Amino acid sequence: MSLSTKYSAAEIEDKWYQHWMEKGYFHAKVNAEKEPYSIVIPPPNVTGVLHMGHMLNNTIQDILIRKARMEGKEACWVPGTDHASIATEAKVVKMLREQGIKKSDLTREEFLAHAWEWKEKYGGIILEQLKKLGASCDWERTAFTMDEGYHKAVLRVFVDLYKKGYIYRGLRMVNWDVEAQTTVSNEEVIYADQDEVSKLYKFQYNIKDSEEKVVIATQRPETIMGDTAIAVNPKDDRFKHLIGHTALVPVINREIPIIGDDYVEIEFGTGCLKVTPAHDPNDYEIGQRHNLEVIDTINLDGTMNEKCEIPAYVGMDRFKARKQVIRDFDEAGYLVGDEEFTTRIGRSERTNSIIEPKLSLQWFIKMKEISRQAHKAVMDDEIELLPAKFKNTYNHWMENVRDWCISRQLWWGQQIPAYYYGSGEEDYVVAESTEEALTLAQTKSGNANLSLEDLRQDEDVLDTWASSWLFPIATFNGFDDECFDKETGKIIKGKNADLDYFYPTSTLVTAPEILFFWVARMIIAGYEYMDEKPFKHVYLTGIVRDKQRRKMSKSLGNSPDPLDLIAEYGADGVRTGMLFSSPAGNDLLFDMDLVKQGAKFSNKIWNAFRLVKGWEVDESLDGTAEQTAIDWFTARFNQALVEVEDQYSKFRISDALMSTYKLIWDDFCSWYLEMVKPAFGKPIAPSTLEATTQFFEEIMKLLHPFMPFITEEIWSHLRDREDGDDIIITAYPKAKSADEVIVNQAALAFEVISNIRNTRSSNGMSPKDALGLIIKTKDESPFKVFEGVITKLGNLESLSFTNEKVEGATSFVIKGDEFFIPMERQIDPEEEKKEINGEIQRLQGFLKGILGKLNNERFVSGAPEQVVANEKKKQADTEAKIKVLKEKLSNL
RNA sequence: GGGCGCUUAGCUCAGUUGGUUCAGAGCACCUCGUUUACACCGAGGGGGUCGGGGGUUCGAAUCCCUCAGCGCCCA
Repeated sequence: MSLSTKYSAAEIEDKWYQHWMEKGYFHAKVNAEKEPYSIVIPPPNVTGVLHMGHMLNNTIQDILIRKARMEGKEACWVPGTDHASIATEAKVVKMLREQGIKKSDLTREEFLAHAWEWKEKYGGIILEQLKKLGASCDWERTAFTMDEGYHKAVLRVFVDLYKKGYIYRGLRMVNWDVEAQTTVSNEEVIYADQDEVSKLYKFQYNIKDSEEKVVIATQRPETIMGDTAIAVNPKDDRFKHLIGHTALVPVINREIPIIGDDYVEIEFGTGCLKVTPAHDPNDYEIGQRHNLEVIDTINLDGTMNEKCEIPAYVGMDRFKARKQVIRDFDEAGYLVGDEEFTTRIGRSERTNSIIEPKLSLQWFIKMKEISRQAHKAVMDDEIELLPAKFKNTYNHWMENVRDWCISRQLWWGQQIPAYYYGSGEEDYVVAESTEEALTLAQTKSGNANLSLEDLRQDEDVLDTWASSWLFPIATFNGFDDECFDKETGKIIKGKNADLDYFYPTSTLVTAPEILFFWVARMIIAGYEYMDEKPFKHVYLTGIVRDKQRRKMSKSLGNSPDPLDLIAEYGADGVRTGMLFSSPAGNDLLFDMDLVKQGAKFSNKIWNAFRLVKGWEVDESLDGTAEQTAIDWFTARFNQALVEVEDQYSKFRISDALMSTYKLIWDDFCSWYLEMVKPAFGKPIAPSTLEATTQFFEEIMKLLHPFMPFITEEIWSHLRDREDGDDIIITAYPKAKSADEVIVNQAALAFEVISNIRNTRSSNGMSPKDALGLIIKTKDESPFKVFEGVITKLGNLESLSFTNEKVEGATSFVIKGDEFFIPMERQIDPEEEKKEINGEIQRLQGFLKGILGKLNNERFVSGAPEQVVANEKKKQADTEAKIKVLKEKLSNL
């Protein structure tokens, strides 16, 4: 077999993914013999494409799943996509517009047909991309939040919560996008980076039965006709006497009360606030407190309506009306001035039109009671957030939880299963099907003649999160008829084997920005329907940013295409590159150099493999010389395994990778392979080759979760394998206790070797120049054990021991031992003296610090024994070394 | 405005309850090297007093106060 010196990922990765799929390794099913380990994917938007955030997220999930699988657990990773109503609808609208079709020209059915067509065409691309990354999802379980079963689950939950009294309709100030004719969530309202300059206009209002006037400041004069009060701060001496009086709205002369409210800032504007509950969230709050009337003067399309009482404005756009009001009211003598001020203006992310705050009737879920258990579970660490700092954030949010507005004025999504049969506000029923709705409506209305034609389903769809919050349950079909008890509104145990086995899932890996939108709500749903948490650990990843700390985004164009990266550096390279720098909860500053480092690592491993593969065996060799190396690496491997295991247990995935990386690169390649490597053209002992092959297998297992492809490739070449002997399903190594003695001896030997190399390098000698080493020590044993290793890696021609100082040699000191290297070339004694003196000085300073502690009575009596003992040990070591150095000095 | 968090080598970050030579890692950097596994490499090396100030303590990167700067979430 001829092997290239360069590892080529591209050829290998597709082959293995294909193989794993054919073997069905990713599929998980109920298996009483095995412990379940399950993860549900944070479902990406169905129309999305893979971005760097997904790469990080899914790499981590894949690592956890692959490790669990190797540990003999039944590892189930459920993939899926989210219908993402807002984002998807926006995309479809845009696509249609490009084809010259306006959404407003389509019926709901026509629009949805287009949307589904789009979904069929582009949906799921992202899942195909995940395969390139190596994601070992159970594709047979792929879910979509608008699958038939899932859809039914969402409606069922809506109906159930309604029956339980958690769902109600209420007025709410929403962000209204007049162009798209829809409410938009707060997240979709964007503000310019810098405050914008706007104008504050001052108008005077007459006061009934008084000569006094009150001057207010507003940036929205067009809403004046919707005023229902004037508010002043009760502490404001200038105006508090006005409280209780009646003011007159300019021009239309409607009477409104003057009220006192703490909300009013004395310093801002004129200190008097016009209150327009229909058009400002804060005013709405004030209105609630004072039972004010709500007069809505603006239509859904942003034009003025007849409630403004001035016919000339009706039908006029709100911004045109603003100018007109300013002009007209000025002429009428009400405008008394204006001033500039800076403000933040919210615009719709989708249409860029200025958001209109608007009161509207929406569907809500009452959160206080239903979230109680979910709150407690995290506070009690029944569910652990990682990193733990998010526990505080979670607590704060849950303590102040607000009702959840779940209706959205969109078409793409789960249409709300509420059916209206009359014009009264209460003339509706909630049901899973139209048939049921009809029966209910007939009963509620007392009209047995109602027919399906009389029912009108609510136009709105549900917030996307009102689907995805069921993900850990619904993907296992938990809301199916067989297991959902409509009477109690609970899922019955023992009716759904998958659910019973895989729920609760093990770990959730997601981004902190959806901690509340998604994670908290899944926990709520979990306790509400399963009486059980949905997952044990929540691993919150950071945001992927570029080197300038900017969030990677399409619009900035600063995100590399993940598929290009994979094509160039291999999925293994990209996976490790991302992970080299991503502690949980911290943002990841993506750096191409790290991906290159990952690809280099692949190459390093590949070449180590080439080396081992190239060795010729000589059956007559017994391999005694390599036994020390084998013993040492065995110990070192077990040590590293314990370390990695500990890191996994703390979800310190980056650290686990780094430990593995160093074990392979430094310990295995740089030390172990160099120790056992036969001289060029020489054969190796069969036992040594076998040990080395086993080590190679073990480190490949350790690495497999991180770099699945190259490890599988090398695994397949290390030995002749039976069909099905694949690393992906091989048992993960179990840590055994490590021989610490040999590890410490090795550390000492390595230090000696480093010093020998250093001596050579600082004397301008070539590594090829063989040297002699004479050791003056009280304890020869470690050097005896590692004699062969030191000789080989230090390139020594001789190694011996002495009790005397050696003349005509350069030397170095480790602990209390001195090492002599006879040198023919003359050493400059002055230079040497200077160096030794410097070293002695440094050590004496160090010693002084130690003695300072030890001579301090309060330290000796106050500090723990262990600490004092350590200080004493440090003292002894340092004194020994100083002594040796001083002798050395006097011999010069 | 409310809440949470951050500031340790050029960069990205570790540093668990204050005390194992604790000031670390990876990358980057510098010097040397075409030693047949790998130049996507090897050997060696330099670099920070832990944002500033004050305090608690025998002892602080680690606890407290304060100042400065930065970030995130919610309104």
